[in-house]
Amino acid sequence: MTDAPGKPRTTIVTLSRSAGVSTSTVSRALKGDPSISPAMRARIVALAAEAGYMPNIMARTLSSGRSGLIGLVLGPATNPFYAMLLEELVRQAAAKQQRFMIIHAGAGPIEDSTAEALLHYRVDGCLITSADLSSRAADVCARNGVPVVMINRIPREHASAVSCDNAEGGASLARFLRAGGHRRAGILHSGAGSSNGIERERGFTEAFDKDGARTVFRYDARSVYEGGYAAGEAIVAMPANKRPDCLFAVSDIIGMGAMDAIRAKGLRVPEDISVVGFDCIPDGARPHYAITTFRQPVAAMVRRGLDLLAARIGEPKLPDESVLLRGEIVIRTSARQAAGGGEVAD
Amino acid sequence: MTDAPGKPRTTIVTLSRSAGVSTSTVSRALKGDPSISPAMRARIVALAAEAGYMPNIMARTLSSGRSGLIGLVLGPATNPFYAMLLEELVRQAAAKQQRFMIIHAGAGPIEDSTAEALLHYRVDGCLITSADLSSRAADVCARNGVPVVMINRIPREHASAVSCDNAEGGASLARFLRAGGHRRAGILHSGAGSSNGIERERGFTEAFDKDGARTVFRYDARSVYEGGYAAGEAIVAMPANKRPDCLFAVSDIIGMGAMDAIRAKGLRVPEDISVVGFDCIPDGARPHYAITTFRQPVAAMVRRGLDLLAARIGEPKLPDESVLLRGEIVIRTSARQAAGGGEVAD
DNA sequence: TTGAAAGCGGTACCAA
DNA sequence: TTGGTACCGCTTTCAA
Repeated sequence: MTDAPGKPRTTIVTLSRSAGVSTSTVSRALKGDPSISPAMRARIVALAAEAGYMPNIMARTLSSGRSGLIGLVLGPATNPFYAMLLEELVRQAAAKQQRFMIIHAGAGPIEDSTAEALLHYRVDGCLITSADLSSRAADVCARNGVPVVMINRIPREHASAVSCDNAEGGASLARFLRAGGHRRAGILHSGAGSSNGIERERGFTEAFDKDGARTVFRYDARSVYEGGYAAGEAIVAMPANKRPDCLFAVSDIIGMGAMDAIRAKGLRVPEDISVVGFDCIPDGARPHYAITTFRQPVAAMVRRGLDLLAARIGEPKLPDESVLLRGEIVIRTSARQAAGGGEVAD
Repeated sequence: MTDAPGKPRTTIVTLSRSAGVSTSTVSRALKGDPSISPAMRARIVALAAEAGYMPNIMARTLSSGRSGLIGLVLGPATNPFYAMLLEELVRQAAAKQQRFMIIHAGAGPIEDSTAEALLHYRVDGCLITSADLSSRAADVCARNGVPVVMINRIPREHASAVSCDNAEGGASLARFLRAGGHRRAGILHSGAGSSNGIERERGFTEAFDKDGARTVFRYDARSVYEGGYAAGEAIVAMPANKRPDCLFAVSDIIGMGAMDAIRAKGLRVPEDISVVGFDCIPDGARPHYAITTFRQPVAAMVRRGLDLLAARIGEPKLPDESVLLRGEIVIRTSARQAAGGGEVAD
């Protein structure tokens, strides 16, 4: 209502006075303490609503120790997968009245002073989705007893984690390619620093390399489009009889780069080389790519991650837990499939 | 050092005791108050460092009213432009010891309770980058005297704004197309709700529609790839003699969709139809697209936005200000250019 | 069922 | 130059 510059905010004291009760009573009534009589509660709640009362979280945090703030370390947002994750994270957290303080977004490392902001603001916990295995933020949290949950990462000490079953995803894709008659795989990975990439490749290789089928090429595409593009160029430059007949990109963005390079150099996808990716980012669904991929259950991963974090915040000494969620293969047209296309396992 | 569960955090009281001085002195020393003797300051600073003291922002906020937190409303992160903005924002803010509380990320509207979190957490100010003209967050801020700066948006009442000179960008692109001999423009816009799109189109039209050259087609592509794709299909379906000979997409993402559709239907870009976009997102630089576009000076926009917000926080009654930054045309190969390619104005 | 009062960790004004 | 102290707004015993 009031708009004057010196508008006195409604506080718990204001309320207690206009209700003629103590601040304790107001505090209890507002949080639904059972020891408050229904009549009293109703009266106070009504008053609060009418006055447009909003509790000062800072004050609450100071006395209760709980801020409702969660620190967020986000990987490179320019990879659409992280953008999806971010949107889902913010949406679900808001629904639970939780907010993120964003600590980092991007590929680079985190400044020390940034990681320490986690402590300054007394975040209740921290969510880490960056693929980098090491993390200043994780260290700071560990040293200070701040619960950590990692999404899309294998766990570290002092952290729970939820991710998609990356190895099984890689294996699914491998089985699909083998069923399509492919025998010579190329793997576009993302380096030794990415736990996901490593798992995906492991699962893939275990399922692909048998009965004479094998991996004939590996390339570190650093999880960026340009890396995939360079890999594609390298492959086209190989003698035709040495080239892989299919490519497993550990993330869609890499696979898309490879597809563009292969086509730009005059080879066809999937006729000459099949390409499969991982993540199921929206861009991969475009007709131009239509990349066969493995969908991570992002919404479920976020839900589980938030739950895990909440549990850990409520009961700090719960044992670390790591959960693997099953994803699903998404078949499009970037890879040849067996005639009939029916026998896709999984 | 200590790691025990019951570790007593170092507070200003702890410090004052071990230094044998009052808490006021410690507080002053730590913030560089000139009335503290250098010797005393040095002693206290050393003590603080040794003890690993970190001030509790919540407490500071409670008494000083300043949280160092900035509310952030981000547009759809799945548009790479917003992803770029996010990364730049977080990087620059961290360098100034400012943190973002993320209020929203995505295309949808904001929940009331979410917007009110801004008040609960006593954010010092709010940064809005969503393209939507209306915004619950802006309303809440306006009603409560929270300074607002909009980046990539035209201003509203009670808000400063910084954006790229969208009209001039549109005009640049128009001049470029006209110099390349184009006479019939198609405009892929983003609807009446996007202030940027409107400005870009206005600038474009003013510079393009003269000497018989004119706009022959308009399509609402809603700022998404799919919208651009649909527009492209519609264009290809037109009789050849009615089709535009060039397309101005008010954002790259739209233009990319259009290019894919046009090519998928058998027409060539730029031979049959030229396409230009806006934003200069990384994806547009890929060889497959190589879209001619207009680069927004993102880093400068962010710097200016943060400065503006800081100023407004320090002096709440400063008049609203809106700043326009000049961008630059980025010529690639998605549009035919004049023979020689030299006379590109601007 | 309700109230009084002691913090939570700083800041800043007033004295000394 | 330093200390004393009253808050900031809310939570939470402890009593009544």
